[in-house]
Amino acid sequence: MSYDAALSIGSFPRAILHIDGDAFFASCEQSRNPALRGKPVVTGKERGIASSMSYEAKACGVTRAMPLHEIRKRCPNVVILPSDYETYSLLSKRLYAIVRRYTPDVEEYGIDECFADITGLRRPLHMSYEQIAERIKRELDTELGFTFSIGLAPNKVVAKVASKWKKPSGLTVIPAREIHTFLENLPAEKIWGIGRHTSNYLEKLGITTALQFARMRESEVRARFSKPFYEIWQELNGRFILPLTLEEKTSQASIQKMRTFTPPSNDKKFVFAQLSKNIENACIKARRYKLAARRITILLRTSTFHDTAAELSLSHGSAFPDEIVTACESPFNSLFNPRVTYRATAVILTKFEPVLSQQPDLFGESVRVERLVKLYDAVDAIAARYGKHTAFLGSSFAAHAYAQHKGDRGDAPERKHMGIKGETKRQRLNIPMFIGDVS
DNA sequence: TCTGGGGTCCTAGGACCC
DNA sequence: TCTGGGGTCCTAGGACCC
Repeated sequence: MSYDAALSIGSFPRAILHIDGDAFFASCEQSRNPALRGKPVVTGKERGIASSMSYEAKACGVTRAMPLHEIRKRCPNVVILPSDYETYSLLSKRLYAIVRRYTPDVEEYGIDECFADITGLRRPLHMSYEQIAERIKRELDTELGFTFSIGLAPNKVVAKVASKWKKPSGLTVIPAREIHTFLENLPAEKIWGIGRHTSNYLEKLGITTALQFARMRESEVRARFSKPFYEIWQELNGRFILPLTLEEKTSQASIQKMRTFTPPSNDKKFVFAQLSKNIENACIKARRYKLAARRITILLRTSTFHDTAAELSLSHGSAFPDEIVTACESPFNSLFNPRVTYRATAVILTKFEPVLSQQPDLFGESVRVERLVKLYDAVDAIAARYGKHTAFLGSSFAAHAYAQHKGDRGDAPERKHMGIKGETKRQRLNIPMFIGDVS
């Protein structure tokens, strides 16, 4: 969209809400298990660091990404739980549904937050925008069993500022005329969309607060910054520029799987096994969405956090780890440097096509692909019954062994719902499946 | 913040064509 | 061999988000 078109959208005032769950994951756990209410609760056990902390835990000084041993030291009565994304997603859906009682114009921005456009609802509801926001908040708080913070403003960027203004359980209204008051002491990097890099650049220009940024001359902003920052600047000055994305996301542009291992390693077989396992995981997800990737990116991260990557294209879309692992062997070999130690590998699948449109060009190809389809239908069925990675590629063996040794429960939530728990059963069921030449 | 994992969007610049 | 101008498509990489 051109700038001019965007400006014309901003010609009438809007009432935009940003609704944000307070300590969402920890709150979900407290809501589900009332015995946890009032207690310090931390999620992220499976990662070894905090991903969400209840306000009671924050009061002990627990911060995001804090290691668990540190947390226990600061907060001896803390309850540490593994993340359960299924439950959080369900509560997330209920959040959206409650907001949709008022307007269909809801953007599901994240698992714990959304935007809503309530413009024009004052008359039909006989309430002010603030009263509507209050009512939504009350319904969320009571029906979900924990609190939300809401911002009401003329656009998304300012609504974000507003919802963060008072937490937890805040309701902050920022009318267009008062925006600058709220920006005065707000560091520029606190603005949604302004990250570390841009705030450093702003600092060089002598700009540290959001208000200083908002007061820059328009011509200077357009000359110095790219489009996203110009849009933010416009919204900080009260215009409505960024539309809500209402469409449900049905497909995705990429699937990425990354895993860190400690200590870093320069064992080529081991590192390749890590990559191979990531490829298996990425393919599982791709098959679940009925997608086949034509482009594969592999990435090695060194112990000094230096990333090297290689890309390859496939002649047809694939979601089969056999094919992809084989195709990745040679790029991996050229990427891998035995004098360097690595701490993580990743694979990124892109250029998706729907599985159905796969049209292998050769007859022999199609027979081979058909076998793979059947094989992975069986693998997915086994996974559905006994748990993910019950069967896996021989090339991934070292990585699976490592994960068991480390007690990596990265996939635990899914397994839990399948009635399989613990390591012993899993070990018993772990049948390495060596798939070499299937044709 | 001594650094986990999964995404999206934007832009510059090269390849290629007329 | 050098000279014009303009368009589209694609990719690499940066920046940011939760």
